[in-house]
Amino acid sequence: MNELQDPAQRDLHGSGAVTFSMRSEYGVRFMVALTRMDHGEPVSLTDIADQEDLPRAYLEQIIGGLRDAGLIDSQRGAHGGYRLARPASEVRMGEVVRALEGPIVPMACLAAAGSPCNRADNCTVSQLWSRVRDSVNEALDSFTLADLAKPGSPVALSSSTKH
Amino acid sequence: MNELQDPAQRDLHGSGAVTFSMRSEYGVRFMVALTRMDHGEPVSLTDIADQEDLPRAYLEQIIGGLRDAGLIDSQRGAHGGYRLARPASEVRMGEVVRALEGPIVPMACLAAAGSPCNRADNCTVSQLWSRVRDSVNEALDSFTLADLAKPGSPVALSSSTKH
DNA sequence: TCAATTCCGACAAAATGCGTCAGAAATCCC
DNA sequence: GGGATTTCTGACGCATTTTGTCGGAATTGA
Repeated sequence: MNELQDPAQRDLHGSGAVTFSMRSEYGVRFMVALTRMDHGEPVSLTDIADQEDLPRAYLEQIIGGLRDAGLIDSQRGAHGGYRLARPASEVRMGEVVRALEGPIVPMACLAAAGSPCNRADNCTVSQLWSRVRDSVNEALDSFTLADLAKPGSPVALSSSTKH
Repeated sequence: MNELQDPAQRDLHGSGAVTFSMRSEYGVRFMVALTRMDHGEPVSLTDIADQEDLPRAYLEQIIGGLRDAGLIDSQRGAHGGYRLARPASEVRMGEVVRALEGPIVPMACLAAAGSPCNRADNCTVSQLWSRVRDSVNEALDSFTLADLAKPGSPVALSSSTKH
């Protein structure tokens, strides 16, 4: 069922800097699958979990963030399920990932909004992490949900220029 | 000694997506400090740990990666210590961070070099993570060690003058 | 009423991060 | 040679986070 994380990359001390967790992987795949399967009636979680082979109970828990962020609408009860709250072409993937993981903060240094590092004066290092943060957000926002939902065919960027 | 990670950002389920670990924070600060303190003779770990207020024993362990990557030279014994192996202006921060953390892999999906996701056909999602990976590497490589080592003076480059 | 479905909180196992510690090996100075 | 200094290495421990599972409550349609 889960043959991910097979130990095939013992590089240095572990596995390398894995930026995002399974939470994002599952949540993004959920959104893409929902986009593809949404034809008017709500799509049930079980259908999506089966389709994408994701752990249903865990997914249930993950999705809360997407609902709270207003990215999906839910309907309870028989024949209930989920729908996209907005057209897929108007949903940036940055919104999705941030709804799942919280704000992108490459280094704890940047977490406290006001003072970077409490070492403000000579801490030029925070500029490095700031730029990484901005880059990640830009990269994520350069995709829309619609970009990922159309199968095959390398994604033709809808908004971003290139890289 | 450690007043980092004060719980000041209870956004969603935890702390947000913290991309890099203390390992990188400490390692990068070590490199910057070394650059500033390197005046010919090797600089001892204790001097740098004191200067930057880093846990010495942990730093010792972290630095191994930098040495193995050929970024610093070490000399053992009395009056030993570390030196930069190359001029600071020729060291990209991407090299430093990758030496510390291993390869930048935003999602486990991309770890196994050959097949993305073992779901190759309809997995357009991997394109998202690929672009994030490339963006992070580019952002890191856009700084040299020399950029960060010169104090004060915001680094001359584009688009980082917010808030 | 019954079945389907989302919603919610508690729980648990495993992985990871962060750091300490003790000691071995190398090097310099007297 | 001997002692002081310093890097190097592996083992260990603790706390937190991640990755789920489970049971049941609330809601809705038939």
